[in-house]
Amino acid sequence: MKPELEAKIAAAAHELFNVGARVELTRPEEQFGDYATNVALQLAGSLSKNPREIAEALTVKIRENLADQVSTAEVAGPGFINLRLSDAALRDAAAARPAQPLASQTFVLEYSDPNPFKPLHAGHLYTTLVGDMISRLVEHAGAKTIRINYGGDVGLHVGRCMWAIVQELGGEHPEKLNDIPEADRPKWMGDCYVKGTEAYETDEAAKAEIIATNKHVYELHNQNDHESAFAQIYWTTRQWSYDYFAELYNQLQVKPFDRYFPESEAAPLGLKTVKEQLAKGVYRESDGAVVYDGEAEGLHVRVFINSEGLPTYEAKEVGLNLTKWQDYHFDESIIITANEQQQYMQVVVASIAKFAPELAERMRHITHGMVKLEGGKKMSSRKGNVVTALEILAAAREAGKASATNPGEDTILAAVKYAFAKNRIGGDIIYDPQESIALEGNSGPYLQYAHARARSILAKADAADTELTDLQPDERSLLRKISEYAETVDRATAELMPHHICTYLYELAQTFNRFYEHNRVVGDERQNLRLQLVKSYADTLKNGLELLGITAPDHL
RNA sequence: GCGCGUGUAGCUCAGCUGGAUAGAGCGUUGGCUUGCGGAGCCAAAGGUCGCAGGUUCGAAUCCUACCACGCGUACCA
Repeated sequence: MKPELEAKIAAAAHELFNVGARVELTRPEEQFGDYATNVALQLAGSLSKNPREIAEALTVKIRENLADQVSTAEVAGPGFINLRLSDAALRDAAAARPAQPLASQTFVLEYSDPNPFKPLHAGHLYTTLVGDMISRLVEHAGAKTIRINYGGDVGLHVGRCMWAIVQELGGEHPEKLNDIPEADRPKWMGDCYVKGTEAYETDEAAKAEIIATNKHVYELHNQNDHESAFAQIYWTTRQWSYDYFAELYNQLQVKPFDRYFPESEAAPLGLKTVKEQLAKGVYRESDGAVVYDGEAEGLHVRVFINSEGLPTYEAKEVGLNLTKWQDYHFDESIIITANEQQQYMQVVVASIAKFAPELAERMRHITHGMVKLEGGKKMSSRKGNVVTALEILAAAREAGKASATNPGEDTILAAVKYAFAKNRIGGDIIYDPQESIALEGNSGPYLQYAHARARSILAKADAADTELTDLQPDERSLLRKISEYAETVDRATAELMPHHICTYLYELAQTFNRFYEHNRVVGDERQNLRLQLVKSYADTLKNGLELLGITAPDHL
């Protein structure tokens, strides 16, 4: 509907002034109309004419050419043209589905990326939910999606944790792992990670041992060792980490990952590639390490292979992305991480661009901020006071119990997901459990309630098929808001910004409540028409929430 | 120091590809109320859009400088 109108208005402008105009319809305040365009203001400069004169002429033309869709077209202010749709056109707009601009494309999306041997903190929860929402948007827009979860099962953090695990076990005694109850394992491993990290920073002897342990883990992978005592400890506790992740994803009801990609698998190809490209001059040696010098491009120097000969995250990232490219030949590869990783990713991409430009240009890095608790308290994974992902969920449940209603798990999840989703991706977000679970205000539970209430109206009467014509003002306002759905989703998809959907759904619910306050549905002489509006509203809410991975039950 | 990001109402945030009177929620104040799920609706108070310039018919939005905070700045990820 919108693109069609834009094209017709551009054609009208061309007819009148013989210029190519880029017409973009916006949604003005309702008092002004359904759509507005500032094309006359845009053209005023190049045509050397008064914008209002242009607008007047264009308005006459629009009334002629678009008579079947536009009921009124008026000039306002300095030269805006405000359009009001006919009831039929508004009905069509409300029925329009979001576009499928990514049809037949393949998107690889990498997100969540928890590291085995490290606790899942609140940031992982955020990145997991954001990734789930973005991948849903992309999928909804027609793309084939491949969800990838990449995690560091090798590297210094593993050395830290493994060192402490061996200490805790009093030596390489894998059998002693059986003594640790299943429920205590995540906490136990988290404690080991903290212990190893502290030792690394404060104890020189321990630091040397940890570096050796790290190397030992790489060797274990190279030799495919599953037998030695050290290897048994490693594989067992790595699995504990994966079990712990699976438990979280299960609780969150996010879409399953298509592939779990451990760093150990990316390392060999990364190492090999960096060495090959070292010979071709893409990388260079420096102090015994292999680096990419991004300074000429305004970036940093980053180490890809350290002086121990081990690949750093950068080299593994090279291996990972080459593998993605070889396996999927995607149209776009989206990587979602916290924004602290932005600059080193730029270096990685800059280096890849030197030997695989077709891959580099398809990579897109989306970064988000940190999760903080109310009061702006920061959380650090290096210290003991980590707020974990599961603790965030527990905080939401706790806030729910304290409230008058006793929300179910669906509502708890809606609360957390919506609280994260409604912020624009990029900046830090502050999570407030009470606010997220509240049934009033801009919250997930509020929208679930709004949906359930609409369904309960629909359950009271059957709606016969009626044309939505001769709409009364409140009815029309609701239909107008519903008609914004497809455009909103299109925008959220184009920008990969799910929060637009949140903003819209909340406005939609408010519009409905205003309608509902003053208009009887069941039992009214306009019952059929209004039931259809209510159904359309409820369906729109449900569709929008689903795009965010939030359920919309008929009853709460 | 350099790079990236953020700065909008008491709090939490939208708005940022330039447009009409800068919008929501929470909180505060006042009103509606035996309701088709009132978990709502109506209204009020609350803003130098970090500061200063610039571009433009028009700037929260673009540009420059500055201030504050965050992240990054070679062998962590």
